[in-house]
Amino acid sequence: MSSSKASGIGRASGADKASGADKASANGKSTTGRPYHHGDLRRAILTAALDAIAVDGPSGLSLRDLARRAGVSHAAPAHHFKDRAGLLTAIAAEGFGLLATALREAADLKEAGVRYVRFAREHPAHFQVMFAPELLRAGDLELTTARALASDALREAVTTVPPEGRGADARLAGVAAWSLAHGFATLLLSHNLDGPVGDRDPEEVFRVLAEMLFRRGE
Amino acid sequence: MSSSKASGIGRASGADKASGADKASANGKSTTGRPYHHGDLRRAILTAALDAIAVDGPSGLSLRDLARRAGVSHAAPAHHFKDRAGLLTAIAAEGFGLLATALREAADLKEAGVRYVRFAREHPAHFQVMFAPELLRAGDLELTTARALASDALREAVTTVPPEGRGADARLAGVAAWSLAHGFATLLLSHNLDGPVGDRDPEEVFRVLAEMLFRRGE
DNA sequence: AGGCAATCTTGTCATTGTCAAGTTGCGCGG
DNA sequence: CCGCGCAACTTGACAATGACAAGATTGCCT
Repeated sequence: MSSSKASGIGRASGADKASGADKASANGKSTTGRPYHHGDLRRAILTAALDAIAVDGPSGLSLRDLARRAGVSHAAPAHHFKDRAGLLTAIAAEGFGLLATALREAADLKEAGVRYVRFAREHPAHFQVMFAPELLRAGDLELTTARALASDALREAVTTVPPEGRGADARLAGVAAWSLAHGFATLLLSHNLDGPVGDRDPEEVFRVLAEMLFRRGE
Repeated sequence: MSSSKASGIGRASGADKASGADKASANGKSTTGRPYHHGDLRRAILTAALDAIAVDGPSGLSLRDLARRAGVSHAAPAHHFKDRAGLLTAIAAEGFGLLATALREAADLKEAGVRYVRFAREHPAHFQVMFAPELLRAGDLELTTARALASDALREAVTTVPPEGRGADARLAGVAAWSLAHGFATLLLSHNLDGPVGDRDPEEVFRVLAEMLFRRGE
C-alpha cells in the first residue's frame, strides 16, 4: 500500500523533458523551472526522504519510492547517495549540522536543552536518523565531523552551568542535561508523553524539568 | 510462576502465557530430540530475533534469516507471528512485561531509574523495539496491556518521591525521572556516552545523575 | 565544435515479506 | 483402536526492493 503518487516534491509539473526553452532558475528552488537534469535531485531526494521518515520511520524508507516521488528512475538516488546507508548518513550529518548551529545560540545549558527539544520536534526525521547508528555508515567523514561539531557546541554549553551546581563534575552535568533532553525528546516523538504533557507546550514542560535538574540556591 | 530471575532469557525458558498445545513434550530432554514440530518454535524464533536485533538493530531483521537460524522453512515464523510487525509486537510486549516486573521491585523513584537503565542494558533488543512504534502493531491487545502494566509500575514508583521534591507536580517528577533514565539508557545503547562514562559502571553514573534531579534539602 | 564527465535510465539479479495451497504428525472423539 | 481434525510446518509463487552494470543524455569546458 504505497499509494503516495508523485507530485509534491518532484518535478512532474507537466513538462516533458525536451523543454529546452526554459532553463532559467539556475538556483533550484522555484516550483516550475527544472532544468532537465531535475535541477538538484540530491535536495529533492533528501526532502522526500525526510517527509517519508517523519511518517513511517527510517526503517520503512524505500529508495525506489523516493525516486518515484521525485519523478526519476529507480536508480537515480544511488548516484547521489551510494546506497541506503549513504542517504541516511547524509541526513544524519545534515542533522548534526543543524543541531550544532541551534545549540550554538543557546545562552546557558538549560536553554541548550530547550533548543535540543525544539530541534527534535522541528526535525523529527533528522533526529531519528541521527541516533540510529546501525543505519549509518559509521566511518563517514562528513558524519563524524558534523557530530563532533554538535558535540563541541554541547560541551561549550555545559561550561555555562553555574559551578555551584553541586554536580561537581561538569562532565556529569553535561551528561545529565543531555540525557534529560534526549529522553524527553525521544519519548515525545514516540508519543509516550502525550498523556502527561497533554496540550501544554512541550518546551515549557521541559523548562520545568530542566529547573528540577539545575536547581541552584537562588 | 513467571517471576523467575530476569536474567533467564536464554533459550527454552518457560513460556509466558497461553499456547496450551504442549502437554506431552513438557520436559525438555532431547539432545537430538527435535520432536519433529521443533518443540517450541515460537520461543526459538523470539530468541533468535533478540540476538539479531541486539547486533543489527530492529531494521535489519529478516524473518527468513530467523527461520534459517531455527532450521525451519522460510514461512514458519509467519505461523506464530503473523508478520514482521507481529513478531516485533510480541517482543515489545514481552519487554514491557519484563520492565514492569523489574520496576515493581524498586524501593523509590531513583532506584526505579537505576532498574530502568539496567533493563535497557540487559535487554537491549527488547528496549529498542519497545520504543520503535512504527515497527509495531499499534492496536495490539497484548502490547497495550503490557505497556499499561509497565506504566502503572512507573506511576507507582513516582508516588514514592518525597513530596518536598519541589517539583510540586508529581506527574512532572515522573516525566523528569523517565526522561532522564530513558535518555541515559538510549544514549548508552547508541554508544554516545562511551566517552563521558568511560569505564565506570553506568548504573553508578546514573545514580549520580538521579541525585542531581531529586536533590532534597538533606 | 568536440569531447568529457556528471547526471540520469534501463535492465538485471538476489533477497525479502507475504500470501495461498499442500503436507505431516499428534491427539481426541467415536 | 482408528480415522479425522487441527495445529504446526513446508513448498511454491509473486511483487517489491536494494544493489549493480552498462548505456543514454546533456551541460560544460576548452
